[in-house]
Amino acid sequence: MPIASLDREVEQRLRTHDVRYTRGRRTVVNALADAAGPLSAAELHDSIVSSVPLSSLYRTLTVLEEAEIVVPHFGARGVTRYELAEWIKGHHHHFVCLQCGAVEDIDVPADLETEVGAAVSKIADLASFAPTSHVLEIEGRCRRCR
Amino acid sequence: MPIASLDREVEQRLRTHDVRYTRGRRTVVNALADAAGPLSAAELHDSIVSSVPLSSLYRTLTVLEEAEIVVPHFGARGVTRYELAEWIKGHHHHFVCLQCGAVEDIDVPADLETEVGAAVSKIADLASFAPTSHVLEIEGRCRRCR
DNA sequence: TTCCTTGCAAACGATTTGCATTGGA
DNA sequence: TCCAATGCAAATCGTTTGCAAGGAA
Repeated sequence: MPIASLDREVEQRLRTHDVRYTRGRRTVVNALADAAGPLSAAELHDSIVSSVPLSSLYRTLTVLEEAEIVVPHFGARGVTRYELAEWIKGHHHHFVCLQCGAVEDIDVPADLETEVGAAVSKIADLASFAPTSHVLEIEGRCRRCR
Repeated sequence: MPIASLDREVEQRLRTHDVRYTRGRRTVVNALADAAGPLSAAELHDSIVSSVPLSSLYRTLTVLEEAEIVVPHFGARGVTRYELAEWIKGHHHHFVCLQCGAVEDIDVPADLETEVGAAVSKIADLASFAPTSHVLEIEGRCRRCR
């Protein structure tokens, strides 16, 4: 999604939550739109939006999560990372580096995703769960750690 | 795996790491063997091995992880849970309650697991990763939260 | 003006660590 | 005996919150 229309959609969605789409929030949303994978507050702070103090970053991420603009990711020890919600960036999966903990997005072609989805529903049926979503993480070593 | 042979295997494995299989460590391993899903240090402390102080529990879990007897699970906000490694309890997946964060094991029949594995390899190929494993989490509401 | 938002510092919860003591081979 | 293991308290790390100041409608 181009930044312009992303910003428009996000602003609209935030308005229904009675929150403003301020400069700091824009910066975070745009940083996440550019990212190759979920980012933690510290990662956002260190490399991207260091002008915004950590505490504000956390508050921003909380607001964005409540408005369902971002979703949290807990796949690595001790840190919560955030990425844009699926309605913005589409359904995808993650590659997690077992060595350094980095997380990278993987876009899965529709036919493969159908396979995954079919397996998930069958599994959920067997366990009598009503699944609302699924998370598939592929673990290994990232390029840098190899 | 029956507790007796589990204990024997764990003891043996710990010996190769030059660590003892003490009472406290036995208690944790047996608690995890009985659990319906991964448990955090706090959960172990509160409901199962409250005689063991938290700091020792953390140390025990670290030792067991280094010996690859337990593996960590990061699927819920802010807590690390542990479960017995796959060579002990077999490959399985998790159901994660989006409401309360509880995590429950799901055993997947071999044919379904084959489907999942096949999809994972295809996805990893496309992204040119060498996967060492995969994690599939099915999200929804648990029985208690429904 | 009226709230929402921000920055800073203090508070918090999960986890780790230093140090003296205990315990097992 | 000797070194690993434990318990307690203090320290650390990621995250949250109180409060006063700043900013947009």
